[in-house]
This record gives sequence, structure tokens and C-alpha cells, in this order.
Amino acid sequence: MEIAKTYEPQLAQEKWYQHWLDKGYFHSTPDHREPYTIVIPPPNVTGVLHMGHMLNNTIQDVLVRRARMLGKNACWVPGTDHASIATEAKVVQKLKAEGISKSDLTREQFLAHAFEWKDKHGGIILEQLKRLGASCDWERTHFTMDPEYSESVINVFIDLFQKGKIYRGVRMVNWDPEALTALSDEEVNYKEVNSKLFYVRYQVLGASDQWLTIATTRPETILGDTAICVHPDDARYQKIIGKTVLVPLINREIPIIADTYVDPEFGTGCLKVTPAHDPNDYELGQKHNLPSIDLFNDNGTLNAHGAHYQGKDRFEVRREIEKELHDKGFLVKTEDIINKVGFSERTNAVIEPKLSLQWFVSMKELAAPALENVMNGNIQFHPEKFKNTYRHWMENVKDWCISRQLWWGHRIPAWYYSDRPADFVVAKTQEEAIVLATQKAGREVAASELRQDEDVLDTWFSSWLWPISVFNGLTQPNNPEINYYYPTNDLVTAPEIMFFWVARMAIAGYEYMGQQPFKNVYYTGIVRDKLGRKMSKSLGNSPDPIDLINQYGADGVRVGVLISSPAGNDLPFDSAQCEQGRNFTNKIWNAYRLVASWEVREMEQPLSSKVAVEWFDNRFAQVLKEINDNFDKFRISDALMSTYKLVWDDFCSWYLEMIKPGYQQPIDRQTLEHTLDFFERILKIMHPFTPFVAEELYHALRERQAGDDIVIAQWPESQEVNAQPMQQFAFNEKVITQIRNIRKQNNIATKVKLELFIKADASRASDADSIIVKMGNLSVLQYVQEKVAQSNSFIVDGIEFFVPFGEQIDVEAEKKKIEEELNYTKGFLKSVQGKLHNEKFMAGAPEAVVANERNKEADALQKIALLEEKLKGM
RNA sequence: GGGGGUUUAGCUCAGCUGGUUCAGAGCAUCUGCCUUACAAGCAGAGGGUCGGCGGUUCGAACCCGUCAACCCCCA
Repeated sequence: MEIAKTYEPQLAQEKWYQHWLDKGYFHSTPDHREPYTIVIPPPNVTGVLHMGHMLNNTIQDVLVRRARMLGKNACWVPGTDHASIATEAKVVQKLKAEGISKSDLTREQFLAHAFEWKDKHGGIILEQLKRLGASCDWERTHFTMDPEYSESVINVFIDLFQKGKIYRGVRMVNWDPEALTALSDEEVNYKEVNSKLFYVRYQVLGASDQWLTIATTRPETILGDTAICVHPDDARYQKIIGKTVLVPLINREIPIIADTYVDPEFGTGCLKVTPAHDPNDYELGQKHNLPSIDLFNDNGTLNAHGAHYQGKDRFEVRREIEKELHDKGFLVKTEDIINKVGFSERTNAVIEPKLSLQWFVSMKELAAPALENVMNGNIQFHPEKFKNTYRHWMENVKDWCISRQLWWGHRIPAWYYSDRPADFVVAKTQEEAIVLATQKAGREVAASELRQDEDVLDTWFSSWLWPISVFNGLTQPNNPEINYYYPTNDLVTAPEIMFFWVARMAIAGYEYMGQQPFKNVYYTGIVRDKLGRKMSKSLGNSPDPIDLINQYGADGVRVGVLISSPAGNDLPFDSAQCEQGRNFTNKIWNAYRLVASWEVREMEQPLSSKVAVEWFDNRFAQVLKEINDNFDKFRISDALMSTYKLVWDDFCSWYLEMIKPGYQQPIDRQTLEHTLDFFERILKIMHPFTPFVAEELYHALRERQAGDDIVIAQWPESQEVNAQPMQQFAFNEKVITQIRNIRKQNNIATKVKLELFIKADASRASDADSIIVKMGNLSVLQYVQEKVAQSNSFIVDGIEFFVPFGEQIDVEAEKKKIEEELNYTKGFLKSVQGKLHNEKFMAGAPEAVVANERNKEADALQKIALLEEKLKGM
């Protein structure tokens, strides 16, 4: 049968993925086995696969597939996140394109559009993950707005409210004046922009013609000033602390206060305090009991407090007020500066810090167990360095603003029964709300009086329940699934969501399950392009993963993204890596072609094959140990590299070459059987990385019974490594390399047979010499007493080897080579002896180290003697 | 401004508790090969002041100090 010269991945991918699904290999139900659980970081429901997902999900799939082969009950739960703000923005955009404005729709109408969109475009990404080979349990696909999931979100809100952990309060939030919603800190991007620093003077009262100059980047907020603040130790301002000044233009009287918050070096050392429009000023205001004057409407225009600027946009006011301040003599000067300004991630509008009535989770107490259990190692981070960052955040955790002024999401289950902000109840249904409201109000409250809060919950308020709610652990506590699968094993995610997702899952885990949600967290890096830029849609520098799969095969791409991405490090992606991955699949494919071409015959096993088999068996055991060790430490790309080298170098370049019969020659049964066995073991360890080609060849290699598939095969057993064949091989490898070098330097073709003489006692001869004969293509291998004249010679481990010259002789070159080696060895000897003659070294170093140096000295002396003798003989 | 991290070959990274010929790997590069599994390949080779400076030590890529560059998070 003709086998294609290059591996064609597409057919195998379709065939085997379907086969795995048909057999239900990815589906898990609780049983007697040890569970191995991963929950996918749910991508946005309307998302499209990008390189970040590729990296993340390839790692998860490698872990899951290996766990499955280790005999664990592997369960990888997939799903999607409703991603409130991102999805709502997309739907708004889509409607806009159709000429529909969100403000023209009722909430119900809008949600109908949104669900229609979700049903149509949602979950594309999950289909794409199948192309990658993701072995998710698709029967368990979840969505964060599924009815039962939503129920658990609402339950948690109510529970936390009843525990006093959720409160409603006026706080400074990031306000997006375009989207008209509050944003979380994570949704704000800070960028450096060129700004002006305005120096404005305020008149001090109770002193004639005394002025204070402040510096501000936001002169339009002057109208909202409620104090001036200086540093208490600032000598310049000692005398005026406690006095008052007049706010320019409106002549409102405000106090001069003192606080160490002020940096005396910045600007003039005088700070204007506008508690309604700056987070730091807000805190100062709270501390000193200052009133807050909110100047802005929700859309960024000034309100009635803006005096004659009412109704104008904040940036327009900035320009106009500069002129007015200048004309009226309040503007001292302006300076150009660069400062950081927050922009909305979604609309790119300049964020306005704004006081507003929002819902909050009080975090301090909730966070304590989540912090403790990461620090004490119950939850392990890989790499560990992220613990520092985590601790710093958790120790300074702030209350979590969970309300969003959006429609797409879980609506806050709070019901108002009057216009007073405090007149509300929290209840699961309207019926319950009526009962509670009636109690709280002390009067009969009718359904028509109740108004549900318009806001929805922050997306992360549902994502933080993911490891629990995908098993319905909140709606059906202690059900068999949650008891079996929770806590999950490994979480694979990006460090940038450590706080808004990982930390909060840990918090929810301890609060609702009384234990950790996962045992290990593996942090991936950011995928960057060749120039080191983050891959992003706006830059257009992100390749389409599906194109890559079409080009290089899923296995090739999987290898490509893993080969240089240690945990926590960025992955500088280059499609050349996928090419390397594809070449790797092609390599093993061709190894199979070779093995499949052999005709087996009953005959004696060649000595060299016997030696090769013994060596590879041990070599495999040795590398398997390395690979297992790397997996245990979550060093996935190291595990891949070990696998890669085992396959390419040890198996293909050495083992197969050593046992390969001559052209069209048969092979003996014993060697073939061993080889098939090795091949099968190799495919097994390749399978987590390259599942498709592994399955394809597993079936090509031998007839398989139904149900014998590599995806569920047993991971190879560990075995002891026998040192002797390994040492023997290492020695032979050096000799063979030297022989190849002689060929290369003298332009001797591979086909030409050479003679090799070894100056050593014939008792050194061993079976392993047959390897040198075969791999070196020798006609003679002989032990001799004397050195051989007219030869190329080399030394391995103190033994001299001679390859007699053929026609061509280059004595000078040979001489030079020996002299170079002699010089190097002499230098080495000198450094060793330097240590040995150093009294302090002899006194301070441990015995073993000294003994080792003595060995080195002896070896070097022997080598020098040999080389010098050799030179004399030339 | 606060906190964390990184810096080793052209690129991406290993290098454990300071001690073996410890300065490594893959890719890239160079040289020679179309040797009947694979040119998506084979064989061989070159390449680094371990960011700079200083210190501790018998001994430093590794520990300490300092400077510099870059990255991330938070404000």
C-alpha cells in the first residue's frame, strides 16, 4: 500500500474527532475513579476564537488528555459567559446599523434582540474549539444566563444581602458619559495625554489682598470646590490654615484645611478639593466632612451647580473657563504637562469619576480565606511569583461595585416601594417582595407600587460562581455531581484576570462550598506578535486560528503555541512555530512510513539491534521520568520539548537508524516487535500534544479492536533506568560523532567504508561495538596495542582512536587541531590546579568537591600526555 | 506616585540548595549532502563580559547593595 510522503492532517482530524464524540470519550459521569476536573474560562458568548484562546485551551486540553490517560475520570466543562457590557455594546452597535436606537426600545424589546443575537452568533467559539481538538464534555456546556445558573446568581445576591455583605451606597465610580453606565476599574484604560496645568488664584478672606495659588488640570471643576488643602508641615502656608478663601467666579466661601495627603512639591503645594469629581478628593472630603457638589449631568454636561455654564459639555467648559479666569485675573499661568487620563474600554470616552448610588459587596472579610489559602499553598499558583501580586491586592481589597446600568445581564433583585432610596426590599420574586415590603413599610404595599431596580449585575458577579454553578452546587446543594467534581483540579487563565475572576472564585468557593474551587492555577502569558505587540483586533496583527489550523493542522498549531510559552511568560507568536509543529507531525508520520515498509522474516536478531533495543528501552524510561516530572510542575512546554527530542533525536535519528535494515532487506521479528512497542509508547506520550496524528498512527501501526483508541489508552508505566547501557551509548555516540567529523573534514562520502583502530586492550570489546560499526559505516573495528601511523586520530574518555588516511592527507591541519586541543586542555589544567594549590579552597571546600577537582586534574594530565605523544609522532 | 516582575547566544527560554567540562536547549545561521522514511530531511560546525558597577565567599549566572533598561498591576 502506498503511504503519502507527507502527513495530511485534515482528514484525520475530522475522522477522529467525530469518532471520539461518537464513543462518548469526553463525557464524564461520577464513578469510582479519581475525578480530574477543569472548568473552562468561559469565553464571551459572542466571541470569536483568537490566539489567546488557542494558548489557553491547548494547555487545558493537554492536561485533560493526560489525566484521562492516567486513568482519572477527566471532566472538562465548557461554556460561555454572557459578558454583559461587551455583548450589550455589540447588540447596540448591530441595532444602530439597522437604524434602531437602544433608547427607542423597551427593556423587553432590547432583550429580545439580544437573545436573538446570542442564539444566532453565540457559541461559534465552542465550535471552533472542536477544530482545535478540545476534549470538552460538550454535554455539560453551560451559559452564565441559563435559567438555573441565573437562579444561583440571584440566590447569592440575596444571601449576601441578608448577611449584610451587600449594601447600596453613594460612592465614587468610573462613569462612562457616553454609554451612561458605571464601569469597573478593570474596564478603564489609562493613557498618557498632553494636558495643561492651570495655576489659579483664590482670594483669602480676612486678610487684605492675600491670594493662594493652586494648580489643577481640570479648571471646570472649580465650581465644585469645597476646600483648599495644604500639607500641615508646609511652612509657606502655616498661618492661613483654618482661614477661608473665595472660589473664583462664584465667590463661594470654602475653608483651608491641612492634610498630609498633599504633596508639597507638586504644583504650588496647594490642592483644590472637589469631592464629587476626584476619588482622592472624595476621600479627603469624607475625612474632613466636606460637602460634595456634583457639577455634572450623566452625559457629561454641567448641571445647575455649573452656574452660567449649565448645559455645556465638560470639555467646552474647560476652554471657556480658562478664558474667563484669565480675563478676570484669576489665571496666574498655564504649563504643559503629560498626565494619565482614564478612557472607557468600550466607548473610549474620557471617564468621569462620579458619585452615584450603586450596589457594593463588602470584601474585606469575604476575602480573608481566599488570601490565606493561596499564601499557605492550599491553592497553588504556577508560576509562584504571582502570589506576591495576589497578596498585595487582597490585602488592600476594596469594596466591589456590582451594579451596571445595562439591560443585558442578571437584573438586581431589589424592589423599591417609594421614591426614598432606603425604601426597598431584596427578594427573589415580586410576590416575595410584596410580602417583605409590606412588612418593612408597615402598610399594605401593592404590586403596582413596586419597581424593580433597573440595573444588572457585573458579569463577574456570575462568573465567580462558575466552578460551583456548572454543577448546580448552589441550587441543589450536595448533589452527587458537585460532591464528586468539586473542588476542581486545575484552572488555566491569564494573569490579568487574577483579581476579577480567580480571586473572586476563591472567595465564592470558601463562602459557599467551604473549600477551595481549584487546587492549581496555571497562568498563561499574553500572546504577542513578532514585534512584541499584544495581539489585538484593532492592530490587525492576530492571525485567525482557524486559518492556521487549515494551514498547519491542529496538531501543528498546538505544538506551535506551546513550544515557547512557559507559564506566566508572554508567548511571542510566530507562525514559524506552527511550521515547526507541522514538521514534527510529519516526522513521526515518516517514521511510521519507514517501519511500515519493513518486511518481517524469521531470522536471528543482529547484535546491533539487540544493543539498540536495550538502549532505547532505558532511554525512554529516562525521558518519561523527565516528562512526568515536568507535567507535575506544570512545565508544559518543557514536557513538550522533552517529548519532541525523544521522538526526533532519540527515536528517529538514533534508534531507527541503528536498527534499520539495508535497502529492501527484511527485519527480524524480535526487533520489529520491540520497535512497534516503542512506537506505541511514543504515540501515547505524544497524544496530549498531538492527539490527531497520534490516534491516526496508533491505528495504522497495529490492528485494533473496537474501543482500543489512544485517547483512552493507558499512559506508559514508569520503569527503572539501567545506567550501564546509557553510559555505553553516550560513549559510542561520541565516537560516532568523531568519525562523522573525520568524514566531513576530509570530504569522505557516507557510503565509503572506513577502518577504525582502537588503542586499548581487547578486553574492552563489547557487543556495543557493533553500533559503532553500523553507524560509522566501518569495514574494520580492531583493538591494537600501538598507535597507528598515517591516521586521523581522536580521543574519547582517554582512549585513542585511529582512522587511517585514505588518499588525501592533511598533516598540517591535523597538527593544528591537536595543538588547539592541547592548549585548551593545558588551560583547563591550570585552572584546576589553581584551585588545588589554593590553601583557602582546600580548607573551605567540602571533601567531595576537592576529590572531584583531583579527578579533573588526573584526567587532564592523562589527556595532555596523549596529545603530546601524538604530536611527536606526526 | 505605590507595588510586583524581568534582564543568560541573532530569537524564545532552561539553569534546583552557590561547587561535575556549567555556561545549556529549541529555533535561526553557516558548511557539506537529493545517503531509497522524511529537503517539512540528514550530518557537522560557529555563536554568549550571564544588563552595568561594587560587595560577600576558597568559589557567584545564582546571595547582598547600587545603577540602568523593559514589562505588568494598582492609583
